[in-house]
Amino acid sequence: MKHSFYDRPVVEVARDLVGCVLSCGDCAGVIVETEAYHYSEPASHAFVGVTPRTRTLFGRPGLAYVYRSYGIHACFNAVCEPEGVGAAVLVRALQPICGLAEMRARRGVEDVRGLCSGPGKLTQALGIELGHNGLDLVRPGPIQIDERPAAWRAVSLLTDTRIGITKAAELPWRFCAQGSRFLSRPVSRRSVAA
DNA sequence: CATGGGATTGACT
DNA sequence: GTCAATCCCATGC
Repeated sequence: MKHSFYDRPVVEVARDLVGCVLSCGDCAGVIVETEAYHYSEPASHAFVGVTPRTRTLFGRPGLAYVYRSYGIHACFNAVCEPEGVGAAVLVRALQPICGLAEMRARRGVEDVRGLCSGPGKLTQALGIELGHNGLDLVRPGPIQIDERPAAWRAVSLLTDTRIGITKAAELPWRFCAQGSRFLSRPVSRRSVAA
């Protein structure tokens, strides 16, 4: 994906990333669920400004922001908007397409639907770790995001409220591929076409 | 320097 | 449905 793809409003990028392919090494999956985070709202890590933790979030669009969640899991984001803004898209779920055996080995799970159906699960399945924080997704490297395969070009999206947050919980900044069986959680009845 | 709280998951009732 | 695991780091004294 090009630099300019990420240098746009984060909600637009979150929507457009659904259907794209996230790969790390020999493993890959179609992104079926994303969430947008922006410095202006308190659910975003960038809300507190530039700190050692959030430095990457304020970097160039197209950087990977990887952070540790609950002391246990790694979560993967793509930095968006112009450098210095502080915004990113959290990738929450994938439909696995390549490297299934490696994913199963890393996850210790057989069911395909259990491999990448959550932000902590997909990083474990793909081997994404904290050391990948700050990697440039736009340049050649272990982690890539590629445009939608033909079958996903016209994917229908649903928008919903974000999961697992207590602040700014009302914003409809979660985006899901309609009908996907690989989501981290089903969409709520309140979800609407995006 | 001490404290508290997660953008989660999996095991258990 | 409930709950513990586990650790980084932002905050406040």
